[in-house]
Amino acid sequence: MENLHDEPTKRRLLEVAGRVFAEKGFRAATVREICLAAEANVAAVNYHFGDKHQLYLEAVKHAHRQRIEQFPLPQWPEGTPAAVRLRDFVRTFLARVMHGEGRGWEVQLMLREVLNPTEATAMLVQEYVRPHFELLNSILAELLPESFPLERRRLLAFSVIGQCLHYRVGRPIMQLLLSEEDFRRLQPDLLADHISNVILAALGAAPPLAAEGESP
Amino acid sequence: MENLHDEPTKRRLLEVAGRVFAEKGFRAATVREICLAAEANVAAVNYHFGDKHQLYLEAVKHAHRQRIEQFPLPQWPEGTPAAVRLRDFVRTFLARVMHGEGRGWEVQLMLREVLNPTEATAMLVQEYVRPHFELLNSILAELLPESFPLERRRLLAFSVIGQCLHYRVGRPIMQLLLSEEDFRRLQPDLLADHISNVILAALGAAPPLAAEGESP
DNA sequence: AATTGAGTTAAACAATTGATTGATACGCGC
DNA sequence: GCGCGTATCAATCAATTGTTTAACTCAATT
Repeated sequence: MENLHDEPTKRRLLEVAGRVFAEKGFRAATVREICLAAEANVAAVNYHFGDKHQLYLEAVKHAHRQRIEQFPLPQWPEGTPAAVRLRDFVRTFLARVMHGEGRGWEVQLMLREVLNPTEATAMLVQEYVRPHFELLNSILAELLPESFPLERRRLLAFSVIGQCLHYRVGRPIMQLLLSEEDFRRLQPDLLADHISNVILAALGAAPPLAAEGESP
Repeated sequence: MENLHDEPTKRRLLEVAGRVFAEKGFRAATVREICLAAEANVAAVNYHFGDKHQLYLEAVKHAHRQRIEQFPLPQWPEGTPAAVRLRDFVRTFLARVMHGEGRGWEVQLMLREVLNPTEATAMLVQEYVRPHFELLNSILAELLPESFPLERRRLLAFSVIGQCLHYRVGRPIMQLLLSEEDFRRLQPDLLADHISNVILAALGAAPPLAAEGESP
């Protein structure tokens, strides 16, 4: 009969809880609201997850894993230039962060975790952030001389991440700041090119942005 | 309506409310907790501000105004080079955003507003974000050729803001990512120089970062 | 057929919350 | 003193919240 109930209640709760927690935060979200949206009984949360907080942790894990699978990094053939891999990295990261106006709740859930760290934050860093951060650093290392200090290379990595994340964190601000037309133009691919160009130009691996009419 | 002598409690309430709202968010913060910390009666909030939500709006305004006064932009003498003004802008913005581990609650309050826009957000953009965004754009315009498209110039402005904000938004992540020693090294002045250098190098107004032993 | 046990349900619980009330004290001009 | 408005207080209200409980369903197992 009801298609929704073909999926086990526990899974439905996880999905719905992720969305609601992302939208309203842990405290503001009520188990009643979640259970209503998941078409489950109010007691379902406590039965399947113990309590509200445990449901939250599971929802964060669930969302995070789902997002990685959704936008995997490309497999680079041996010898792919570092500049290309940087572009791909930025493109993938931006896609993960920006894709889906309504379906991007996974990212918002993680952003909440960042702004208000809980137990889940450390897991998120260890499992998700650190590997990507080190990959980005290894790419940058190939674009920089051996003598370039590790400390400054890390700052460059932060410059990449910071620019990317800003299009998610600052999105509501941009929407109020720009005309509807200009705001709509901020598409992931365009922004990925821009960010890559800024970094590559800053490194000297591409011509400066200010240079205009120069072509080979 | 309100006498000048009944300021103390109302002012105390504003200060404390800002801190608590920043720390726990609107919903999780309780008027009881705020009043207790402000050494005021539970009814004080409703008496002075009408209700909890109104107190929140006033607290946001208060925090935002206080932060601008605390770190004003320098007065540039006529003819100050655009590169210098860009550096100053980044430095000031970073200081506003990063300064004070425990006293930076004003920024956290605004970040919450960004992640979860309410009525106060539009006011914040109109009164605070837009003027600074246009100032930054005018500085960048001087560093770019006339023909440089406005759209791409705005992206550059976002690159500046994004890098700066990341050291506030991503701070908890960085603390988990870096060693305690490396994390402590992330001081505003150092970061301001880095960000300015990245942007100026990308524009061609400064030598590329990868260039090492080059000096005039 | 009887039993078991996981899953679901409605009802209720205790605690917390924002908001209201009525009383009281204080300061002021008259 | 008297009247009047402001501010604070303890007590309380009505609503919401997370959680618990006990009864019920139903398919698989014995």
